[in-house]
Amino acid sequence: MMNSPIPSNDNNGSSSASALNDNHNDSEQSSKDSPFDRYVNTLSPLITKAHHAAQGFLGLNSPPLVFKSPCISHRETRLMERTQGTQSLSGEIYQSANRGNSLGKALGDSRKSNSQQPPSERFIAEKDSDSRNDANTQNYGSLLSIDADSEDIDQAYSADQGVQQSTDAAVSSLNELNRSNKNISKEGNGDKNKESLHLSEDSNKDHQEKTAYGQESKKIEGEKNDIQWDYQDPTKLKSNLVSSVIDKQYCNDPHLQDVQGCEDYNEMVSTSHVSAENISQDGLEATLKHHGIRRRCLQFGEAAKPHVKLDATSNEMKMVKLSEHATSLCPQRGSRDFPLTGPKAGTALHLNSVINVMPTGEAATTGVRLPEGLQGMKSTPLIRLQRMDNVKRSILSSNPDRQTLVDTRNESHEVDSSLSTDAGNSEDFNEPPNPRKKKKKTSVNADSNGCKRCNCKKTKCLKLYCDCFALGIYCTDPCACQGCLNRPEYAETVSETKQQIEARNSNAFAPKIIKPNTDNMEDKNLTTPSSARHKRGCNCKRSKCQKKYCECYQANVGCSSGCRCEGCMNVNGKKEDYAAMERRTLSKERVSNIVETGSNSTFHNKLETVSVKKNHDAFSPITPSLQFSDQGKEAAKSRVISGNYPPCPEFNVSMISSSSNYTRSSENLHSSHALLETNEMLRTALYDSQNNCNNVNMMDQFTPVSHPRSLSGASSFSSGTNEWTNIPQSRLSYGSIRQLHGGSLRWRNSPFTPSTGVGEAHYLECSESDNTPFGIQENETPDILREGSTPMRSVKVNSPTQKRVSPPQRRYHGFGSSSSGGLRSGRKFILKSVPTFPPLSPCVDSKGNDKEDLAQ
DNA sequence: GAGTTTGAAACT
DNA sequence: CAGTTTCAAACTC
Repeated sequence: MMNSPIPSNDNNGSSSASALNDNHNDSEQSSKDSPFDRYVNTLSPLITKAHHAAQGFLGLNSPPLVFKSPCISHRETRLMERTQGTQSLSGEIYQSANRGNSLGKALGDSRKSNSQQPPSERFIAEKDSDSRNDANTQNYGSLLSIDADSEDIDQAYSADQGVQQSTDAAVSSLNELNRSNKNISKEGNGDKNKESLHLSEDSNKDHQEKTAYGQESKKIEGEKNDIQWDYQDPTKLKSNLVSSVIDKQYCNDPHLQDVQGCEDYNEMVSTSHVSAENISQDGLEATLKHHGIRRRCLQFGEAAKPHVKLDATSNEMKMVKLSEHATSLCPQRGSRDFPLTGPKAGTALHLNSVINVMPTGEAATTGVRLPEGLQGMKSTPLIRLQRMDNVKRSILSSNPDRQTLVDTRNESHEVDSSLSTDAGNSEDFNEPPNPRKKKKKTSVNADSNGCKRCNCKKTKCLKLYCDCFALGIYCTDPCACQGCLNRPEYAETVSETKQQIEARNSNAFAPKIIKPNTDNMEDKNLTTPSSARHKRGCNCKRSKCQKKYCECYQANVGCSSGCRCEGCMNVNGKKEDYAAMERRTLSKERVSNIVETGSNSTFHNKLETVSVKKNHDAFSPITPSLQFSDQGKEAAKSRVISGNYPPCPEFNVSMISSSSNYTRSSENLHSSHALLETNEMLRTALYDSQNNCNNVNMMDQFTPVSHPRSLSGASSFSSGTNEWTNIPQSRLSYGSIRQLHGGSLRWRNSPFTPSTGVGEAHYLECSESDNTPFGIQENETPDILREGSTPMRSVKVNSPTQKRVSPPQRRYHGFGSSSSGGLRSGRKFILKSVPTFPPLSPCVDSKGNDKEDLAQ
């Protein structure tokens, strides 16, 4: 009987499986036949739980905690699970089962805790798993749906079975699998869906039956549980990458090397992979993300409270959205720095904390990786990071050496940031010991994780000297700062300090790098790839803008007319070149304007806009999207690459990510590079969100649908315009980047893609800006935003509108920079966008404002 | 890892 | 606003 089930795994498995179950479950069978009451009495506690325990995503370290924790999440989980459909779960379950067995075996060998489990059963389970491994993946695929019942999951979560669950789950999973095989074989190779359903129906029964197993094998040590959980999570998350990475990790992990399931696991992973794709395709990725996030939060028992709360509360959505990017990226921090619930919620700090979770570097990583996600699985990247983190953590949890754990984390992140390919990641993940890389990056401002970190000694991280503070994020463990006050504990102080600084310089926390979002849906191809510039420009004297001393260079942007650098040799674009470009742009714009002269119609405006963009395009050669380039060395590469890409600015940003392929192949995209940009992006997004919008809005940026601006009210069009144009630009561009992760495609495709119109407008309008090189009114934007988040007001105050009226050509700032001339082009841009999407978004206001301005 | 260089931020 | 000082990152050895 032990033998039979396994070998026959294919289709014969039915008989064998049934036999197997029968043998062990005679009593169970009877129970099965018996009335439901008896059933419940006997098995109830473990029934569903056991099964789901396997999922255990939460507390990697402390299973019990996990279970106990948030009932809150249960609901979500349920929804999520259901939404996801059976496939995802099935894959997970299956893996868990398999894995659990293997792991259990491995662990069990060294531990007697397993003794409780009847040897025969154990053997069977193991055997089963083995056989399964040999079995066809396809079979697994069919099996994937087996455990999909969300109810069970929920129950499992809610259940307080604790540690035992996981073990039980593993066993039960195996049993279940067997059963499922049986069922499948019975039904034949018919429709998978059908099979799935069938299996699902039986799943409950199976669970109950399994319970017997579970009960018997309840006692397994926490570590085992942890491990199971860990690797289950990734599966559950369904990220292809994750699975692969994890798989490798497991295989490589010393603790797990014994596990026989490595290879098997791979297969399983592949299977799950399929399911995951399906899910994502269904547009459920969001859900998945959410789910993943939630779990992640829960994982950290210590810090779990806030997270849980967030998830559970109405803020959940907000948080989730933010956390999607941030949290996932820097999990370790999340626990501590996720004080979203803090009093300052909605303020910069609040967001900061969020971002803190995702250290800037992370963001960079995200940006880079996201593209991949788009290509394949959107949500994957995020999940991947956190899962990896979790996995490693869990694995190492047993390891007393804390340091190791940290290192591991870093490494995993590092890997991600480096965009190591799935294949290439293996090494990285092996690393438990691989301090070199870390150390290597130690000197860098961003740690291997890509997390921004500082080394402040005298400023207590409360001055802009501190990168963390400047980015609006809290310092975290990776920071080597001394006497740091930029921590959640001192949120008040931080806030006050920030206010002071802002009082001095409204733009202090505004994004330094502005990406002219020339990207227009229609005109994407016409836009310049590397239009991003440093707001204030650099002031390099000796570095020639060829070193990171130069902020422009550091941000991978070219110098602009706003720079006061001497002997600029910025590989991303020399100041001189920029000036030339501007000139050209202006001239072309003039021409176009002349052609249009006299026409106020929107249509004309559109044309003009187009022409302007074309002009931009013309510039592109001059200023290739260097952002993309990692560093000076790679700048050349980047340029070349950039040439292949559409010139739109958004694209530039995304390029990082989109270039992921390139990066991978050529190993380029440096995490550091990405970090920088990401940091900026984060900064922008953060800043915008902080100033303009509530937390939700932040995400909204990425999702054009709901717009914060609408909230602000349409009091004044002009103001709206200004607001929109100024801040949003960066926001948009960055937002777009992010969207790449989450499916920015929508955004671009969206009828009213704010990107172009807004971005352009931004430049043009901003042109008035004082010194701002790009005509981006740094000051304006921040002020406005700062003022109250009601940009309109600020706009009024600044009322750049009139100034804007002047045609951009006059000004030297090519992109809309010219304050004087900006108006014209700016107007046009605005108008252009107006027609497309009036009612949908806040943009409308801005647009409307523009109109008014024009009228005026 | 220590020391130097650099340029932004802060200060006057 | 300009000049100076302070600071921390970037860089070099």
